[in-house]
Amino acid sequence: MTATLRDEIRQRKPFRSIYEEAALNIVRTAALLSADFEQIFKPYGLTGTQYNVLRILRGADEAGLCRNDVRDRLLTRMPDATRLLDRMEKAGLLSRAREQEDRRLVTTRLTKKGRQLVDDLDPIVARQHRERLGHMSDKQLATLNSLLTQARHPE
Amino acid sequence: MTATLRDEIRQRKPFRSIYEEAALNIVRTAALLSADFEQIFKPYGLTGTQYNVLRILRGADEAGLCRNDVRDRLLTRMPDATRLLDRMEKAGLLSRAREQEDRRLVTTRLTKKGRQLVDDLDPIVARQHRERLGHMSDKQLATLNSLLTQARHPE
DNA sequence: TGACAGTAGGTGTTATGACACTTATTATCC
DNA sequence: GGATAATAAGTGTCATAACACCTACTGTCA
Repeated sequence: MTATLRDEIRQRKPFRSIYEEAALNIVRTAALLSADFEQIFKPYGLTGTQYNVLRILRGADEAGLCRNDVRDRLLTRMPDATRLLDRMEKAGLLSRAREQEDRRLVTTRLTKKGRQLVDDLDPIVARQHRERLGHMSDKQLATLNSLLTQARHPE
Repeated sequence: MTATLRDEIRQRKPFRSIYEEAALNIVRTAALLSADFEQIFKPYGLTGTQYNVLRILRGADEAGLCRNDVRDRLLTRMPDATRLLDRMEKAGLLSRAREQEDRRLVTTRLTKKGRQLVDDLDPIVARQHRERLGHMSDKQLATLNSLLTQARHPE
């Protein structure tokens, strides 16, 4: 057995390219952050996606949003937005109403309970963000944000 | 209605802090990268997680790994590693064997077919990484990697 | 004005993930 | 050396996600 092969077995070569290293780094970091937030939301019976829906609908306020608008604003692809909203409606967090002008549309709005919940979560979420990333300087975070934005927009 | 409130409704304030901006940026970028790879793996009947298992087991080579070791090396938390491996075993990608010395352990190894598949995917995966992040310089990617690593390790 | 495409929403079914619990085997400690 | 804890794996069950398909409504244009 050659030394090279032995090394290959003992410690698997972690990255093949700096691109791959970056991609894995991004995904791993996101997984860590997401897992933290899932834990935070669990006591409130929310998943991370559901919390995002609350945030999105709060942003739309009284005007509300139709299903596809909610879906398209989510961070992750969500092909089954209907039943996601079904569950949240059942939990009393949002209401849905068929539009009269265009009867294809169903507008979704936060209920008072939903609004209250997302408001209540604000300080908890903010604290978690600070705890997770507060050890980094503003300059570092700005650089990180700039690089990530660039990563998402190849031109 | 005050101007502030109107703005609030029209365009939801995207970030409350630079921490939050960074966190959302990371998660959003990861979602984009992951979705791309899911698409790449789909024609091969693989999910992203399954591909990661293939990579992990290739790294372990003949020695193989027990279930918990595989699980702990995955990028995302995976509480149901047994059935994940079940499916891959059924697909002929890996084999499992109860150890004789410690009969609690079941060692998992790639089959020839599994090894072949992950090897075949190497150039495709590498190309995808280049296409996604090739517009960024080595220096930028190195900075990004450094910042992400730092983000994951608060001290 | 009536066929037809396009759009919004929803449903049925299967696969996967999450969570609590169980079994089998080994290590520990009196 | 035997009770007990610890470790590894697996199972039962329910919730969620993914995918293809269906229905209702609107706009367009011959």
